[in-house]
Amino acid sequence: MLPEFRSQCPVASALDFFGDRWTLVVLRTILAGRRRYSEIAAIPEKIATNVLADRLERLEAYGLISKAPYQTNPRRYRYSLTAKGADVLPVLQALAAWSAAHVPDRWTSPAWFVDGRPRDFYPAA
Amino acid sequence: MLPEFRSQCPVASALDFFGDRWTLVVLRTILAGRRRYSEIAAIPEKIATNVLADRLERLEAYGLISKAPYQTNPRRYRYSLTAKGADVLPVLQALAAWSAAHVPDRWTSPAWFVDGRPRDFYPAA
DNA sequence: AGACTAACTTGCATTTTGCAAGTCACTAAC
DNA sequence: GTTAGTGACTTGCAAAATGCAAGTTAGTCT
Repeated sequence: MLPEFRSQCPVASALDFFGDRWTLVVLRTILAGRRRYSEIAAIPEKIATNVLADRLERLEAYGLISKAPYQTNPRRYRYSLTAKGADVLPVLQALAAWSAAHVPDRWTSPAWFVDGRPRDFYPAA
Repeated sequence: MLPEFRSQCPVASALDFFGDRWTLVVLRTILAGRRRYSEIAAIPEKIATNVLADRLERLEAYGLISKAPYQTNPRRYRYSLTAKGADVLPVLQALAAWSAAHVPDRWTSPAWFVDGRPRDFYPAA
């Protein structure tokens, strides 16, 4: 499943996936190692739970993350990045670098984030 | 003038500037050399004119673009990138690279875009 | 039985977006 | 010298997305 594309421009098309206030924040959070719904819901940015549920559903539908049950009774899930999702890392790094250069008083990115490569963030297929 | 920040995370903060469907599309368009309102309004993605006017106003308020009159009677404007706006180039390149790798049938990015550096896109200060 | 937790869903108000049309200041054509 | 056109917007209104609080379901813990 794919979004509706406004054009075939690769920049605009990527924004048809990520062009909203929350999708990349959720991806950043999973990349940072939070895998359970409640852990993701607890981010400092205070995402509304209906928005989080919607973004997780869309990210899974688009193939950027996958969801696996980690227990039964009751069934609970763990989210993780696919290769397609981990490949968003350079976008996140570029965003963070821009903020570091142009927005005062931001948190310093950890080395694992700055120097990381997509392959480091998804389990070997 | 700055947006309201949801947190001090550099990724989330960049998205407080760019996290919507249109801001980066407008920036891409100006970077590609379209400088007048009507030229920007004519992009294939069909941006609504109220949204375009709003994004230009915000981008100027945030210091990413500047607006200079290029004629009087009637007064008309030319938009161009500031250093802060041109520094968004790596974000656009990362988005385009992601699409090239993961979305079928996108347009191929021109070499000036793929190999460009921010300094190439704003008039020497 | 009663309290708690994880993972969501529902309802409703506010905000943002999309779409069409209108405005204002000129310029050029008939 | 009315009519048509262009550039840069603004306005009005419907539709979609977001924010906030509360509710639900299926369990576990004491």
